[in-house]
Amino acid sequence: MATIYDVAARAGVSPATVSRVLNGATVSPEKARLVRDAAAELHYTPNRTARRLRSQNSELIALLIPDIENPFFTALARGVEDRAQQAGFSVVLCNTDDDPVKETRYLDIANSEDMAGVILAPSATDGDIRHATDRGRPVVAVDRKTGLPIDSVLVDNRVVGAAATRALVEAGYERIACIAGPAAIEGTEERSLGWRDVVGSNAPANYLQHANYRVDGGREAMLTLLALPERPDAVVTTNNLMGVGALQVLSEAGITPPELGVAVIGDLPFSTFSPDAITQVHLPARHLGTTAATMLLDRIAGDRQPPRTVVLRAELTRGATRGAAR
Amino acid sequence: MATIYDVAARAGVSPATVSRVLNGATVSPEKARLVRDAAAELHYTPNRTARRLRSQNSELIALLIPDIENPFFTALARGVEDRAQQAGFSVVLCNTDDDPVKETRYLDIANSEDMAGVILAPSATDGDIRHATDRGRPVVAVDRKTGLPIDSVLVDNRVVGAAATRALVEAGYERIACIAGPAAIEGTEERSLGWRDVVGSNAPANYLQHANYRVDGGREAMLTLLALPERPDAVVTTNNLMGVGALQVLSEAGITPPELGVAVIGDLPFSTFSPDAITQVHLPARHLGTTAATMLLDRIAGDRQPPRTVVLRAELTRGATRGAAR
DNA sequence: GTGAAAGCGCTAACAC
DNA sequence: GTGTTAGCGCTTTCAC
Repeated sequence: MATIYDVAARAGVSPATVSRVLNGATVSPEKARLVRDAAAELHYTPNRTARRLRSQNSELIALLIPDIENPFFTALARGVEDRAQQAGFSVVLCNTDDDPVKETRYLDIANSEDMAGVILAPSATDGDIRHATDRGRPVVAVDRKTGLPIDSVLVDNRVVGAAATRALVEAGYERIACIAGPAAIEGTEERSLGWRDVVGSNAPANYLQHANYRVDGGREAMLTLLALPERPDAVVTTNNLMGVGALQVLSEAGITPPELGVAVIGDLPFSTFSPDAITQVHLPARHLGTTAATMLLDRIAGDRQPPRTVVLRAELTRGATRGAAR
Repeated sequence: MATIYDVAARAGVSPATVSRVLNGATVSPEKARLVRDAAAELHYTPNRTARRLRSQNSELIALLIPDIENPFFTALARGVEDRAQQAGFSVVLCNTDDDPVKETRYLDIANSEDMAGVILAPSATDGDIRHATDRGRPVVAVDRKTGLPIDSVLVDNRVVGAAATRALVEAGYERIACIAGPAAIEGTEERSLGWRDVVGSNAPANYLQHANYRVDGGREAMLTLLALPERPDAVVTTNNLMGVGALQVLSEAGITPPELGVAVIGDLPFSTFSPDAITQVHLPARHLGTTAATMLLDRIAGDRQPPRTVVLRAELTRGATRGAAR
């Protein structure tokens, strides 16, 4: 690998001048050309490691998400990447599995790699995030709240949960259950509170099922609901994958919406049928990503205003009404 | 941030000794303890940038995939990550969009970041891969062939294409079309050759449709096929997302397999119905990832044997036969 | 076994 | 506008 000294020697200038050319400082045109030619001839690529050691920062953004196999998060990642790319930053994707240990590890890595900033969908405790913020590294929370005074970009989960439930009520359903995610995850709690806001406190306790946030969780919960003595006539799932699981179970049981009402918070990924019968709350996944990236880039650029919270709107598409002809 | 000098001072030893303790060289037990205590008290985290600049390598693996929103590639990424994690390596995920320019850029970054190695699903030309291999950086190709003498882990695409097609023949279909990906992408070509092996050369030319590798590509191609004067009675799609698109169009047209036979190469992600009627070739996405990671880690560890090519098996699940009762 | 010192490739003062 | 020089934090000879 050619170094800056090789380029300097070939161009007949000092390494400092080469550095200046590369970083856009003022250099006389002819020397600049000399340097550029030499660099091209030697296929010179600046060593980012050395640059970073010296300048204590890099054009790297860490994005910590709980599940890379969930299309909601990959769409979000896409948003972050698009925005970062425009600004000349690269994105490092890290899978936390909602495991605070992994999350902490990646946060430490972000530090010891001198990354420019971190965007994360926080798993559980806030303590670990301090690993990053305490060292002055910009951190933006996305999709989930934290107790910390940092920038966040969110959806109003309670409103979303209520809207999904209300759509079912308006479609004529009366016994509406809720499949919620793990109680530990912020957001899922909020969404089921929204459901509660609409169904009221007299809904049976077992109409609220907690499950993991994946397809199998949705399956299990739906099976439980179907086995209930007073079976619900509709269900809200608080994320996309649990919605998939619930629909799978219904399909296997020969039940087709709107025979039983289904509202999904999130988009049904890659559905191979037209989900007209199903109410979907389309979460702005990609937009969450671009917004978070924009906020982070602002901070990296030196923005010092107090922490902001941006709440993005979700859009609802209504499913069929109860008992509608199919 | 505490440095190695701070730790050394606190422990009353030289920085060299601290480094030795951290890297497992032989140090007297008492000094080792002193160092460890000091490091803990100072919350010392080694600076990876400095370490890398000095030692010219890192515990970072770059994984270049064409589409982070395709579940096939995220499953593959999962495999890589699991294996890398075990070995103490971190994975940097990069989205190439099948764009050779982006691919080259990331390859350059892998170099200038002194990454330990690269795993990639190559987009188009081989020339760019040289950017990495020429500098002695280990590179493993996954899912797609290259013309270069490097490790690869693949599926036998021609065999897979033929198997999917043969399953449709055996299910009683006679006019089998093929929705193939972009001609430029290796693998897609192979899969359609496998289709050709089975349908023979007298299949109508317009039964082979090229489309982009995404859902909308599958939709377009399926629409074209349905509009054909001699409409096919079955279709093979050469990847998962195009399969989703094709099924969407069929569903909208009121056509349900096995009325028209469908074979998908890849898994139908998150299907909300039981896809019994559909033939699927289950590609070992995750296993491709773990295998590629294992090979790369071997190389990083100094393995110098000639380039290997590993071919993984795919498993086929048969759909319903033509005209089967539903 | 341990310390002193050089140096990885770059940037940023500081002189000129 | 340009060159000289120090130093980012670490690892690794080389002596002892």
